[in-house]
Amino acid sequence: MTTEESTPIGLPEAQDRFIGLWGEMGSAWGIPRTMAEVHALLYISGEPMNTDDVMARLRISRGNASMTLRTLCEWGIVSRVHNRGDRKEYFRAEQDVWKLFATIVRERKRREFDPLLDALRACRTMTEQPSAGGKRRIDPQSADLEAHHRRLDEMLGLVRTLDSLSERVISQGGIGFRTAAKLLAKVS
Amino acid sequence: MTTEESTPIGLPEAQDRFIGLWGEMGSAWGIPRTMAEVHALLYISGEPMNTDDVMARLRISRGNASMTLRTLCEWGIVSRVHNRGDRKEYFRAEQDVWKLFATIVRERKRREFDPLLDALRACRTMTEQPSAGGKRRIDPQSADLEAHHRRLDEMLGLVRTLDSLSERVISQGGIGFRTAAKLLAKVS
DNA sequence: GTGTCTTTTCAGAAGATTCTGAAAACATAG
DNA sequence: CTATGTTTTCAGAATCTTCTGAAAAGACAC
Repeated sequence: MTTEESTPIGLPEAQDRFIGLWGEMGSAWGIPRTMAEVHALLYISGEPMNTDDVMARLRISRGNASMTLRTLCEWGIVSRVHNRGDRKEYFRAEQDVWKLFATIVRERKRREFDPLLDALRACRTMTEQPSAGGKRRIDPQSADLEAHHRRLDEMLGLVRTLDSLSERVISQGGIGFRTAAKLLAKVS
Repeated sequence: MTTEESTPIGLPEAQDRFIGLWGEMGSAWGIPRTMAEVHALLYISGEPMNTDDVMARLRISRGNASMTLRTLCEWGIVSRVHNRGDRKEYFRAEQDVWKLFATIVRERKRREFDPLLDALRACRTMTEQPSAGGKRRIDPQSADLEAHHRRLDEMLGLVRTLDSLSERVISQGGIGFRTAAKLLAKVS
């Protein structure tokens, strides 16, 4: 064992490890593993990479790399970079983790919470009695229906809370979240 | 159109709608659709059901129902109920949505955040120089390594915050969350 | 013990998701 | 315009996840 070996484990290996972890994490949360891995690679390497770099490093196909990078750009956590005198397109990951988190929350709120909220409200409306005139009818099944409505309302309350909570998180580009986290830490 | 049709859309249809929404939601968040659906059924119907009830209502196999119900019990959001004089086992979903949420957060923290945190720390350690004696060596690659460490540390900070945040959410069986949500709402 | 009812298990089937690769489209230079 | 380099697309392949169903195990009564 020579003393010349300065680093027992190299940087690329450590990067790979991180990429693997991030990929695992992603797939547990409903994000395609490769997409999380591409993001992790761009984040941990710090500098912009082009499609071929990504393909080579992660051993994925051109099509996959292209689609995945495009999706990451659409999410807003990766941006396209152009270099003068180079026709290739480069991609850089957002380096501020708080902004990253805020962006992810924003997207998931938009894609999942908001539609769910609408759908739940519609679901609630489905079974509401059309209150005909001033006549309040006593429905024999009203006990079940009432209980059903109560359950739906409780769930709506939870989802609404989460939705408005995420609103806070994403405001001011994530700065709000740092503050909120600190604030929460004080509540014992 | 007769006025005798008191409910334009019946309760079972509304339940199905809710079950569908919940299943959709689940699969977007990395939870098997059927598992979310079984939970939704138990929640929205309110009363305990046995395996055959669930199988019939959701048109799933016995094996699937058995495994799914077991997993839901392991998660702690469904509990087993026994009725005197009936050998069948019944299952009831937690009816307090805040407790439900707290339980889900607890499980995901335990299964995903905590291990991720450990792994990230290990990843950070991988590339740390074994500070040999008092001799501080100037590594030519130290700039890259430092940047790498900085990025890992930032990510660790984010994950650590989320982890301790979830700690707050799950404390006191979810009561902490209601309070926290209210508190957050005040921060504009 | 045997008989009956219920639950669990898991190998293979079915289904859903993700990935590849080659062709088409696009872009720029000359 | 053609030639060259780059990106996108998408049908089919590969892979991964989830589900089924039948057999085994378990539980209780008698």
